[in-house]
Amino acid sequence: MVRPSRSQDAHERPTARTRIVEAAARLFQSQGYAGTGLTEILRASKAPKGSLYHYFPNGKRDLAGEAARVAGARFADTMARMAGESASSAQFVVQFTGQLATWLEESRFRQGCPLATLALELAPGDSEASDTLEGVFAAWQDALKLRLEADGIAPERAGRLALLILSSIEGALILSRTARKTEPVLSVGEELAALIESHRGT
Amino acid sequence: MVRPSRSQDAHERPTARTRIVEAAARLFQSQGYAGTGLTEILRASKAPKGSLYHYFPNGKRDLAGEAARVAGARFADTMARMAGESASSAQFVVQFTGQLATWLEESRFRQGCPLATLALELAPGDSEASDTLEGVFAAWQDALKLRLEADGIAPERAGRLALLILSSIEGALILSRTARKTEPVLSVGEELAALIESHRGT
DNA sequence: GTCTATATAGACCGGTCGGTCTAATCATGG
DNA sequence: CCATGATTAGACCGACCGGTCTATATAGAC
Repeated sequence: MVRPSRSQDAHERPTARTRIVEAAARLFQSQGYAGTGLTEILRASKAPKGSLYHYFPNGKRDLAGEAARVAGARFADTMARMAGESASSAQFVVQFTGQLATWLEESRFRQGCPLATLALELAPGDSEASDTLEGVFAAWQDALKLRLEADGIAPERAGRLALLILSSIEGALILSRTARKTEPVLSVGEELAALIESHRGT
Repeated sequence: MVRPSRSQDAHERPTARTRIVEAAARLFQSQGYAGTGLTEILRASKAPKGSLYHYFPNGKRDLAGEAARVAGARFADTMARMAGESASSAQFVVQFTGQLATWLEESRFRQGCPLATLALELAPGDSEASDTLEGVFAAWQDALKLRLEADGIAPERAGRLALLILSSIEGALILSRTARKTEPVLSVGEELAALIESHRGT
């Protein structure tokens, strides 16, 4: 049936499925859904077209959903790790936006939010994809909310604050990419930190 | 030479150029750049392909630039009008996000920010388009900054606040579109208003 | 009128799109 | 060692892509 769990062995090459999903996530992130052809994904992942339709019988749409889930989970892991290591919510936001700025520069401003392009192109026309993306965004917001609550901020307030933080970071990533400068995302990070500080224990 | 200025006569049908740009702006906004074909734009604008390449010899890219300029200017006009009519920056932000929520619902969440999709798909690969988009974003931010300064907020602070407001509204539009709910953009509007109030006269 | 530049009209092009299909190969359990 | 299903491999398909080109209509200048 399914390939046994050897797929994670250290010395083994990732399976074709993994390579396809990784390449798709990266390419969708930088070029968008419609702007990325299956041929390009296959070339980047060194996989044949047969494998793609073996693992994703419904083709490009299913692949986009899986890519969004994987990339979203990885993003969430990074957030959770940094949230755990930081001394306060405010410090966390500054560190996180700093990390985003680094990633922007490393990719020469080609890679922003891993989900934003997919969200704009697929929602709300593709309701299944929208549900997936909505779930990932909600998970991110929840991670932020938990971190704020750990600083003593009341749940209701933390939820609204988390939404503001997530929204402003998403928007700042767009502005930074467009301007090819890290300043927007860094400035927003600092402003958010100041805002959080003013909410300590409320 | 150029068609005389009859093009604005009230009883006259808009020129093919205008129709093409309007249709392109609308379609790019909802489906993205790569996801919108020239044939679709031509069908929507009832214009022949010859006209498109007559007005935009460099084709789709030039058309996207012009569509972004036109849509961006219209957005800026709306902001300026609402800013002038509002009693305070905070009230303005609430009214503006309310208007955005209405537009989202009217389009059944298909039309968010007129520039976001173009920005994510074209920047930073197309530096000319990036420059255009960056200019429009900067104009929006400046309109916000001016409104904040009119409330007595210091220029440096107003600039950073304007960036935060613009970013968070951009991000909230993505989240609202994905979730097919107006709640994110409305909630962000209220949070921003509260934030602005806390800055009165600083 | 005639001349000239603008604008309309759409057939046509090579290339790429997402998707289908058949055949070969591989790995594993009996 | 064979049987079986998972996987790889890529030729192939019709549709559509952005872009080019030639021919025609239209309108203002003189």
